[in-house]
Amino acid sequence: MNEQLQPLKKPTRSGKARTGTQDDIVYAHIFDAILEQRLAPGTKLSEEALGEIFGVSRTIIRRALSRLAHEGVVLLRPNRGAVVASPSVDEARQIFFARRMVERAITELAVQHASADQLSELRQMVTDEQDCFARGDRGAGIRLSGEFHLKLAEAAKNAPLVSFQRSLVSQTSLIIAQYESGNRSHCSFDEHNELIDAIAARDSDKAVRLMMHHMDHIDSKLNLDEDSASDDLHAVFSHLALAKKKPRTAR
Amino acid sequence: MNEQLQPLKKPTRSGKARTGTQDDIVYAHIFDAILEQRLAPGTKLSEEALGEIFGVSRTIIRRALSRLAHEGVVLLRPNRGAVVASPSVDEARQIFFARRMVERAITELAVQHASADQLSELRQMVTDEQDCFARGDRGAGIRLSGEFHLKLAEAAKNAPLVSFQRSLVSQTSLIIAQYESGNRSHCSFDEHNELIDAIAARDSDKAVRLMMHHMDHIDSKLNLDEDSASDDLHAVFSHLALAKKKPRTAR
DNA sequence: GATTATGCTTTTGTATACAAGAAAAGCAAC
DNA sequence: GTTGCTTTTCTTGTATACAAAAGCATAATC
Repeated sequence: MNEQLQPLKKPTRSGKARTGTQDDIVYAHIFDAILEQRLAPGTKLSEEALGEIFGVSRTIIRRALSRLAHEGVVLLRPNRGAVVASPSVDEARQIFFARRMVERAITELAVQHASADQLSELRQMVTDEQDCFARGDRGAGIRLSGEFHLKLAEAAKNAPLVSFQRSLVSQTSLIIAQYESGNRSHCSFDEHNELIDAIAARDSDKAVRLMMHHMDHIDSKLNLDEDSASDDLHAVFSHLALAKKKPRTAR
Repeated sequence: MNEQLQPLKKPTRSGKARTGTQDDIVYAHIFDAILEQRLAPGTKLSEEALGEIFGVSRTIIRRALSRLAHEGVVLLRPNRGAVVASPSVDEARQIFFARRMVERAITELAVQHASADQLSELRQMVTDEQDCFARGDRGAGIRLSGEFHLKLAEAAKNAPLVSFQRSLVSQTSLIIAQYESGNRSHCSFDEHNELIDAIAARDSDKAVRLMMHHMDHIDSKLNLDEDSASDDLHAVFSHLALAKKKPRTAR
């Protein structure tokens, strides 16, 4: 199953190092770059530039962008190219609403279906996540804490939910990256560990309660409500740059 | 905004007649063909053949198939082409579980957010659906009743839910087409009408109750539980037809 | 001096050509 | 007659070339 990767691309770095096809690689790289905030919301993603960077043709880039667009982390504007998505406050609220709903269902299902192997995988992920934050690698930490929730979805053994969760988690990471409230550690790994305990104990009520608290904590760390103005302006400006209104800012 | 369509393609027939780009057209046509059971589950979807049929290049076909695959109505096997998805009984159960969850949320949100315009659009859709079944156009009926649920999702004003619902409804239509229990009318439009009434009256509890009953009725019409064996075999056989190795069980 | 028109450049959309992989058919050996 | 391997053919994966659209700048006119 080992593919030919010698031409010019290494598979991918940390987490999911298993990918065969080229567009998976490109997809994963761009995905991680966005989630780790190395690509800011609103950034233009030129097909040719990306193709040159990754050493592949625009065909591959286009497929990767298409997948990213379907997950909501990239906005694909017809005839105008792709940009890194910059969710508005309202979009963020919609995403969080959907996530609460999905996480509740996933937690209940995981309590029923999670295997011992999956539980230990989850514990390992929390450890990794902890390491990242300890190392100060905030971006990777955000990404890993998202992957934790995705792994949990897999333990729920419901394919459509996994797929939806992937999209929601990606966008959530984008939102966290965008609306960070600064100081606090981001996805408290303690809560993740407690959650695993409750699931391992097959205590559905407790697990769901913990998950809901976890969700509360996540969006309490965002300034969606009070501080929303400033970040909303940021999103607005990224659009104004394209609108080119008055001759004010001539650039 | 009227595009050039004279080459060889008309936009699309009934419902969503508004599409500009070519791959949207191809997408919609294949989508409808699958949902109306003109394409049976397991059917191979050759890129070249489709390209010839629609008079476009494989590039367009590939994009359309990619979208369909992401929605779950088409299965994209690496290096082996695309086939119409044939959900197993277990997959069907997962989809129905997810749908119950989503429909409940959508109903609650629609009670809060549905506008008068949207409600009358919904009523119109029920009428159309009724016409289809009256005409004996079962395929179009299934599709329209799916579109009703999608429209309801739009009234809920939550973009991620709409997207997820689109995927779930598509796959549900596929399941209904595959596991039809024969005689009964398929998505009872009476239930749809009652549901609209409850939403219009902003009676959340009643609307949710009706929706859940509606879901019950839908899957009570399928032989997922008792008769599952036969239909499961059907799914298996459609794979065996392609496998054609030994007379044993190929997979 | 400002505004609009027009061509130029850049970027995306589409088609096609070529390469690689997989299924299928044919051939040989047991 | 069946089984295994080789070759052939067909389909998909990828790159590239061309066409069209959008953005940008300059210039011309009011």
